[in-house]
Amino acid sequence: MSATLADVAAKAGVSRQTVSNAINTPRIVHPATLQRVMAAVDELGYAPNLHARRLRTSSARTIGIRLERHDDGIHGVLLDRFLHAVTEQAAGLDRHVLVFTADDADAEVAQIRSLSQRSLADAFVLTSTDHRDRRIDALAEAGIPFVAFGRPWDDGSAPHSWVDVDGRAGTREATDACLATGERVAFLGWPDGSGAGDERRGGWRDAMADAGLPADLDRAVEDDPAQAQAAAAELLAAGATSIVCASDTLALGAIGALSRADASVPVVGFDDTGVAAGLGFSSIDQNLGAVAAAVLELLHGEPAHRLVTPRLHRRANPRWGLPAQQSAAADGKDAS
Amino acid sequence: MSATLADVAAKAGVSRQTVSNAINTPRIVHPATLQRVMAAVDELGYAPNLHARRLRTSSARTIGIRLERHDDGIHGVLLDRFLHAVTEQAAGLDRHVLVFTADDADAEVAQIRSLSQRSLADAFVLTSTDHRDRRIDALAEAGIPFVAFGRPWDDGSAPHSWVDVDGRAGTREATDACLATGERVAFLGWPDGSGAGDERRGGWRDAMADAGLPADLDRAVEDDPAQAQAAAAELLAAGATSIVCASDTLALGAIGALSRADASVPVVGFDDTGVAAGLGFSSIDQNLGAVAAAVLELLHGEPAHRLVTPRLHRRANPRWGLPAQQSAAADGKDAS
DNA sequence: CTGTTAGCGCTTTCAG
DNA sequence: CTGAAAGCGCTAACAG
Repeated sequence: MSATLADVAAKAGVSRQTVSNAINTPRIVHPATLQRVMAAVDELGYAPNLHARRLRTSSARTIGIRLERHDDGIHGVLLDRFLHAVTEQAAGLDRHVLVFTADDADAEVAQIRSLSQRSLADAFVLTSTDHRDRRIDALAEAGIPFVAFGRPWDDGSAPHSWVDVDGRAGTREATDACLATGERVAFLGWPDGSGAGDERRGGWRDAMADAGLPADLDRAVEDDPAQAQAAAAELLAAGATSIVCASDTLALGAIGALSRADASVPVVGFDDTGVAAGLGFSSIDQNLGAVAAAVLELLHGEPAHRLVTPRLHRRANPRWGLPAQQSAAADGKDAS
Repeated sequence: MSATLADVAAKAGVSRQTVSNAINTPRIVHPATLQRVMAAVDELGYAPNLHARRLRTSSARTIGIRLERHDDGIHGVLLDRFLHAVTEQAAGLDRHVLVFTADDADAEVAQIRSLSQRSLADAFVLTSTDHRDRRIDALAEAGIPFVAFGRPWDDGSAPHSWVDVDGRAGTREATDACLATGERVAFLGWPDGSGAGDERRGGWRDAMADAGLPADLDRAVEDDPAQAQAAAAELLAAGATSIVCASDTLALGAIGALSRADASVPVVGFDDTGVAAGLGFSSIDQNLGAVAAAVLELLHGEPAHRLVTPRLHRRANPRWGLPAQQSAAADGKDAS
């Protein structure tokens, strides 16, 4: 059906091997021959059969990634963006991405083993790592190349490559930016104990300490807009001049509190999801493109790690939560 | 490195062919032999090299899907869920899913051609189809099997398989449910001209007509919470007893209007995203699992189509947007 | 620089 | 029911 190496060789009047060289190592074939071969390739619309190549070279050049189930929204959006970035950049490195699903960590390891052994994928990316992640030891022991997106939150796991976002740097930058509009920068985060959440709170504390200010306006709730709204209301009542949040979900709640209080102070979210764009508040972009690049870089080679610096995506101000009359003014054709 | 068919054959004291049969056509192998072979397989941890198999059988059993770039959030979440469903169900059919990215429709077609020709994937799923979709004619002409998620919005495109969600049925069900709490069911949707939006509005109109009621509380805005809030405020002022929305984004805006007006009427969104779960309003679930099943079913065979009925996911009431004191009552451990 | 030979691991003939 | 032979399309080695 599709043209093969032999067809091209026949058409160009050379051996199959020369065609192979022309494609894989063009610089070792005579320019004139090369041109003739390439012309034949174009004419026949030839593209190599990758199964044959992979069988021969026993390399899949394919990255396996588990698709997580995410009924929660934001988490899913982030992983989706990350997956997109990995896939896009992998293509530039002549690599493909195969996805799979698994119900739990053990099933994921089983899938990875299977894909690896059947040589469908030869490198893997682990997402949503947690304390004492079983997957890490299992894969390290099996000698399967992988990179974790997420730092090892405990020291017990086997040495491995990982990439993570420097949440501390993110909230620090956001806090510094907020200090321009007032000293009473509040933090709205999650209860202690979640690694990422603690990091984010730490960045706010650091920035306040560096500015010689007390880090006293601090509230912790679950990642839920209703709880966040209540907590934010208290922070406003306590005189907050801005609110740095550990997630866009919390920021959404804070915006709600602003709305009810007819207040207007800057709110900064985390993750820069569609909610932040839609409501127009600033948010910290995890910089998943950079994460993806780092992951691909570490996929082959000795265990190493990278901490990616997120970026504050500044937006003017909440457009929502303002009195309806003002909002109505935006009812025109200015939606972008 | 990994065990091969020959290893298993040697271990079991049979020919390679018998091992192949034991794996692919177990019923034609003598039970005793089969058991011996399987024991060897287990012992060696053998799994067939799929490149060799695919090379030999020239079938990839792999579905290609483009990952779209989605800065908008909701759209991304939906496609992500869909991708998850397809991947999960494909695994049950012994098929894999390969993802790729493309900047536009032409690039996508080029990618598909390439993947198909290099035999990395042999069937494709098209998402986000639109009027006069170039991809459809191109793939149909190239004879590459595919199914579109999204109905052909114009009659000009080549005959092909597609699956879509019956948005009309969704809003109709939602409207019927809302009629239980009051006759003045309003609709908050998008401007005319978007196929899906028109369908959703149509379902509301149908339900109102069937109930012998006027479909007069109807507003159209862009998919933006701020605009939605303003429009919803007007609908409330006009006496709406509930608001059916064309998206969760619009519903989010409506909840904001409720909050400002201290009103409490049912709001129904569309897509059942995390926002609906988080804020606790009802929403129409597109039923992407059923869509995925239909897509896989149509992937091979004559052109055909399926219309999947969405389901109303009922939730008690907006938990957010209520006065802060009430919200604060939910500040306990009841987050799920 | 080009051609020949060999074989990656599997499955499809076709004999036994 | 089992075994032997052939070849899917490609590239690593070597010989010319």
